[in-house]
Amino acid sequence: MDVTSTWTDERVELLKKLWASGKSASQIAAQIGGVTRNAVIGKVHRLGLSGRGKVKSASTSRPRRAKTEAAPAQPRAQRPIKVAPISMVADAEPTDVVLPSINEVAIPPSERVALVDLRESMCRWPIGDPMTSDFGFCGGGAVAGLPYCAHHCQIAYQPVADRRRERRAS
DNA sequence: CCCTGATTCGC
DNA sequence: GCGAATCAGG
Repeated sequence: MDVTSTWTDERVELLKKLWASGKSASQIAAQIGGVTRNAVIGKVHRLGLSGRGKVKSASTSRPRRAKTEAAPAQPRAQRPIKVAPISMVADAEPTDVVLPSINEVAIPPSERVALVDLRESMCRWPIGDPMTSDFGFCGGGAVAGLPYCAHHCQIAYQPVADRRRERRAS
């Protein structure tokens, strides 16, 4: 089950959306989950939408570095963090409760909608495990331009709750 | 010091 | 194709 280890359409969609929204790679990675900012950036490059024309460092010459693999460099740990936000349906995050109305309360099975019954204007918020029979979607009225309903949008597109800090975008 | 994106390279 | 490592700049 590599649902959380592969770039699916939905993930790429979200990636594109967030990237186009001006979000930083780290933030996108943090939201999508399971991927580091490097993965996000790498995917972005592969998709061909690298410099969206918003990055200031455009004239930074990068004369590739000589990858001289010979010396036994000490193993360094940068970001071993890897979390799957898919589980945040039942658990927000170890951060802190900022939104008062996003307290997930487990959508009743009768509310869930099967993939075949999903419409374009319906919330495509996944509930349960994709490989389990109880898997379904929210099915609520999706916000225009977004794949989720207003309720799940708050969860999916979490605000700048604990994100490091408002970085300068100079 | 922190983070940003960009590129290269190994798997 | 994917992601870590690395670089270079702000």
